[in-house]
Amino acid sequence: MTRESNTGGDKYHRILNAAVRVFARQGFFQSTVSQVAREAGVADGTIYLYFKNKEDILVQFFSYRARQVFDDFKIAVDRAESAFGKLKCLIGRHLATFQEDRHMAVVYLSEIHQISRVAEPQIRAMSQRYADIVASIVECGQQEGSIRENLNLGLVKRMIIGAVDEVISTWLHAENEYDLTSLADPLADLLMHGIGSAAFGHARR
Amino acid sequence: MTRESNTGGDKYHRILNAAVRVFARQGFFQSTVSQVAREAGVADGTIYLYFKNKEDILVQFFSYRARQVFDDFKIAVDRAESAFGKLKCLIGRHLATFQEDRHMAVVYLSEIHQISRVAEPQIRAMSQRYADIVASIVECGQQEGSIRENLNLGLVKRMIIGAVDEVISTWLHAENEYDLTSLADPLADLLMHGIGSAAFGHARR
Amino acid sequence: MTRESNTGGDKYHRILNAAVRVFARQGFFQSTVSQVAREAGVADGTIYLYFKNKEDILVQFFSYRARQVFDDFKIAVDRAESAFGKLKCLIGRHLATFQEDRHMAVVYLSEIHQISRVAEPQIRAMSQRYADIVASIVECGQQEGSIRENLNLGLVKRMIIGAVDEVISTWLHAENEYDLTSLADPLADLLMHGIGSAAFGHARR
Amino acid sequence: MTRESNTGGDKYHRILNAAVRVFARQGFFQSTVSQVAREAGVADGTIYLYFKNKEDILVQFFSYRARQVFDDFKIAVDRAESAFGKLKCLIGRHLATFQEDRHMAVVYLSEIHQISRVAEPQIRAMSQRYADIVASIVECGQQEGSIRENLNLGLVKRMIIGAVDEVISTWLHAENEYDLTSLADPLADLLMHGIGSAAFGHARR
DNA sequence: CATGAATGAGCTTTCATTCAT
DNA sequence: AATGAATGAAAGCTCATTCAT
Repeated sequence: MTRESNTGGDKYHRILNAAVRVFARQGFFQSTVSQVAREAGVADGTIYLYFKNKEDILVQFFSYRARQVFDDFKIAVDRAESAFGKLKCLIGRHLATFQEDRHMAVVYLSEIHQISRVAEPQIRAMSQRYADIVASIVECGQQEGSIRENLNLGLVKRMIIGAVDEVISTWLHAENEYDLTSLADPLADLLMHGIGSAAFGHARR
Repeated sequence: MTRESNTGGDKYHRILNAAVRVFARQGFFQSTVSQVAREAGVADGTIYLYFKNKEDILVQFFSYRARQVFDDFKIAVDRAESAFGKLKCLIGRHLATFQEDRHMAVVYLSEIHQISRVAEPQIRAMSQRYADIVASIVECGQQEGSIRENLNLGLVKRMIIGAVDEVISTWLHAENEYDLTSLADPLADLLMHGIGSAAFGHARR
Repeated sequence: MTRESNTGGDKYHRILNAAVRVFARQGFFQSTVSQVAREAGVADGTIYLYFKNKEDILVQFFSYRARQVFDDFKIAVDRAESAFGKLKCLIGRHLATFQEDRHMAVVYLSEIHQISRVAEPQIRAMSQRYADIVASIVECGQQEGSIRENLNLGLVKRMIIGAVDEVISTWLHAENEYDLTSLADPLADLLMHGIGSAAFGHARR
Repeated sequence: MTRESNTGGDKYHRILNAAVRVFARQGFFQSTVSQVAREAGVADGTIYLYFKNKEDILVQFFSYRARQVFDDFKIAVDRAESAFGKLKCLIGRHLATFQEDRHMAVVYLSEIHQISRVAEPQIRAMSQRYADIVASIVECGQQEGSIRENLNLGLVKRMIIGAVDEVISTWLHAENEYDLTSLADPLADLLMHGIGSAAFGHARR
């Protein structure tokens, strides 16, 4: 495919970005292909030169945009030395990216919680990628002694991504605007040390 | 007129339950009123004797079924004495309920993550109710000394519900069946004590 | 039919009057049987004990109410001696009756101008009755010398009823209320003497 | 975009004409959009490329076709010198036009006698235009002395249009075909001189 | 490549009519 | 006689997709 070449690539991205804006505004099913075309400034039929059908726009979005996002997470994590630092970097980057691209955040969050997910394979890949990042942080932490042994890695990953997604989701539905990134460190701290007090922390299995 | 009276109440619930099954199978927007009617064993027009329109079915579901669920959470929490016990009860009840009614779980999770939520008021009410429960647990824990002071309550609530929802979501999308409730205590432990090791737990702000 | 007996007759007329009110408000096709039932204070199914179907309500209306109206016209005409007096009585009674029962006026005017008239036979009968009244007035006038010979009776009848109906129609659609009966004599005068001046009146065939 | 351009304009008029035929045959409310589409030889959805909804077809009909008709009336009136001549021209043109386009006649007559008129503004405009034409004829006649002074202009207009509409209506509902235009001069004569005899014409208020 | 008019299947919703009570 | 819940055919309208230009 020659999507990157000349004007063709231009239009491919114009449509993709327009679609994300429209989907974020109204939801995927309540959006029409015509609306996407109008937002992108192209004819309805043009959409079908770049995408197989309406669903394919979503698939491409997950293959192209969301994938990029998760690549950035990896890079962010590598910037810190300690496990705790890496965790803060991961969450910070996660929140920052979604704050910077609210449209993507909306489309991402609504799609991954559907039961019949159009971009199932892409989502599974992203999920696995996130799990790998978490695993590497945990491993790092265990080596430096900051993270405890015998963790259920899958569960840890679910807790972290669930917490982060919920923080983003609440922010999206909030009536007033506020800064999302400022929640990164407090959240990382909570995930690292839990809500329990240190004095009671002994009773671990 | 009360919907519970005579055979009418019967039909109201038959339709509501049928709708949840259909919506869980295909998603709200991909489901048709005809499918709901067929699943409920009534004529298409009958739906409109009990519900204003298709969206109203979802609203009624959140007003009636989901509300009940959150009431049960409160009861479960009251059964334990300690904060940690309460947290385990909350999460245990949460996971058990959703495991018992998989259809509800699917519809609930997909709806609350939409941007234009049909049952917005009902969802906000439920969210607030959950926040109240978490707040009561935290307060209890702070009095007994098991939960630390100076917590961002809202953030704690988001972490907990986010983690639980993500655990449920993963279970729903899993290829193989497994027991959800067995994750309650491990998850409560993680939320309580974090992933950090006790030795490193001193370095708190 | 025992429509006049006991409560049955009561309900028949209640429904009929309610129907006319509803039809007048929204038009026959935009009205529902349920609305008529509600307006009459009966159950939907009750309508079908007194009327074959929705159309039959209109047919009954023309058989019963409108027929009565045209009987009154005949009586009114008989009260005057001269042809001109009779014409004024006819138009006066016509306008008065329709002003007194605005709902009937609306339903009557809209139905008679439809192409597929539900109450075609009844309307034809009324039309014939009106033609007979006009014919009797003309005959009377010709005997007393006040009305000219060689008139196209059918055309005269159409002119008169057309003019009267249009006056009523304009009144119905007017934004402000005004007295309709006060137009009776001026209109009768116009119909009797035309709009031409007396001086130019010679050139008659 | 102008509707006249290319093939689009063609389709716009094809649909409009088809609609008038269908509406004339069955009435507006008893006609379906599918029937109009079939009559026009287009797909159902195509209707909605040219018309906002079913009602809009009627509105367009009144804006475009009926307006044209009333423009022709004005031209016809200008062809005669005397008031009487103008009146005969007006009525002649009116009857001729409606005889030539029976479908339009049916739709026009039934719509203007509804209580909730879909094309209310258009109808009011046409009515006003007719009133203006009548007023100009009367003024002309008063200047030449052929029409009497002190006329209620509005009433005269209602008498004329009412009489003409009734003549058309009777013709539409007649069982046998006959020539409508031949009634123009007799009707004009009746409107001009009334039904009274010349001898009795003196007794005017 | 790009267009956008045209399609028609399929949706939600209404409502005249029936019938068990 | 009277009810009104239930029916299901049929309506208006939308929109993903195609294809001649």
